[in-house]
Amino acid sequence: MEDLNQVLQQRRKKAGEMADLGVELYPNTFKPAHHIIDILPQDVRDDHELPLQEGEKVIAGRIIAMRKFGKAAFLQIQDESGRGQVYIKKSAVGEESFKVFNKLDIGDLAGFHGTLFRTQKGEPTLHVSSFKLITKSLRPLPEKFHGLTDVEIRYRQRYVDLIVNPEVRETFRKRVEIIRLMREFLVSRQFMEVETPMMHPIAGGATAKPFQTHHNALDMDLYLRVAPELYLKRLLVGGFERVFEINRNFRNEGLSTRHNPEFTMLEFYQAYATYAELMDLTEEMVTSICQKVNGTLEINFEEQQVDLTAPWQRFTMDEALEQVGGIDPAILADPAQIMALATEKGLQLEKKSGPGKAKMELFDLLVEEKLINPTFITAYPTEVSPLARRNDDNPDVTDRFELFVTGRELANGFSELNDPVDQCERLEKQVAERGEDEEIFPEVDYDFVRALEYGMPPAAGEGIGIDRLAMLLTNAPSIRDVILFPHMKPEKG
RNA sequence: GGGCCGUUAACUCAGCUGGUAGAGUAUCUGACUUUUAAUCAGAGAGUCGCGCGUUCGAGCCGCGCACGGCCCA
Repeated sequence: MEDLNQVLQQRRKKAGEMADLGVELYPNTFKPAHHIIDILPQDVRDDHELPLQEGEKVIAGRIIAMRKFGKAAFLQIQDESGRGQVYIKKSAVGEESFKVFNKLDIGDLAGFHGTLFRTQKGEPTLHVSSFKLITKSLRPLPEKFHGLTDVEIRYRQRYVDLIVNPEVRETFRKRVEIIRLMREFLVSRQFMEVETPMMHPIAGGATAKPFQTHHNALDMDLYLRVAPELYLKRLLVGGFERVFEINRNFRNEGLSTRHNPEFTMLEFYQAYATYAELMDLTEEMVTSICQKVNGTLEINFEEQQVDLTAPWQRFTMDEALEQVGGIDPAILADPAQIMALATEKGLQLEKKSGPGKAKMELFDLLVEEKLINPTFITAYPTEVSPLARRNDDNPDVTDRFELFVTGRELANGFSELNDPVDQCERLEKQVAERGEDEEIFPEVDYDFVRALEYGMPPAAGEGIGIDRLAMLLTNAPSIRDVILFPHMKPEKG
């Protein structure tokens, strides 16, 4: 505490002086009766003719600016609803009280009683009759004009970011609203929200590096889930026909503007539905959410203009490679030529990879980033879709789609494979072909196979990345802008 | 993991060819009873991310490390 800088020392000194004046620094007795937005709303502020509400008003909030004039002062107060102005003068609150007022700092939480009036410039203002310190702040807020812009501090000390950057609060309100609307949409369609384990004995449901942990009493290793898929499907076996889960997945991989080690996914499964129906559902869900959250389906995402108006473009994988990627259809039809093309493009394919994997790599390279407006890609190679149902007419591809917007994958869905024998073979094949990456722990979930043996109804399921959807709808360039407390390395090494 | 960039007062940023630290805001003191980034006068405030090196001398040059950003894998 000896090395506190000057500003922090001043704050502590003032706090002590207030205590000496008999002021309680952290009381919990003040009850605000109004939100600032309700008594000082924007339309009243804009129209100087509109009448103000009568009677005594009681607000509480953080002091974010002070303009003092000796015997009077204007304060800018911020509560959850917004910002508003209060006016305090010595003659109105009394000498003793004004002494306390002069010890208040920017950043303190305080409560105010008063009545509304308009200043000479027309700004609606609370004329304070009495006030009370609610919480003393011992740290100064960032400078008022530029605010807090250092992204490292913004992420590490999100609380400060939220105090001083209103648009950040707005982004997270939108995120919460997106999730609320998503729930509402699914519940209204008779989906049931469920919770499945976050700790898995087998890291299944997706190919990703898991976080490992250990249960001491049971002396067993566990993995934080990389996907809830295999548990949600068990529920279909159990007889729940429409289930969804909105929760965190964990992947022990690199960080980027699009990846956080823990991220939020919606996964949902609908019995007797096909992937084609889920594409329709996705269109309807995302457009309705966007319309409600943003009031429009036009999005400016970074430099790009995106139009979410349905229907969305649909391509098969081969169509996309041909029409967007510019690959000759004759090459696409010939596995050997596809492999050769991938090599020619400099793609590093593992020995066991086949033409399906090669197509995926070519898609990532040549097509993905060009899909700006929402686009469904269908007919994914069976080779890269271990949990998806084969197409009835062409067993080399699956009844699967992925949704791309602004060059990013937003959703992945498919008609579910419910043939236990086929499923078991594919999982075993997948395990057999892995092994080069020691950070992936390949194991077949035989209990899942057993569940399928009891019979899972035909179904379709889908996952939607909530963080990426929130990025799209709030025009956030980094996933860290839509996660309240993104992962950071420790401050001191 | 690789490349590039950044880290200077609480915040936002300057800092020349290497010569020993600057501004605005915030803070403190004084003036001021309708301000709007209030104004006016004055003052204090720094481990220049950390370490090592080069040099008579390093915020600045070199090497290493930490954290962060962007791009790539």
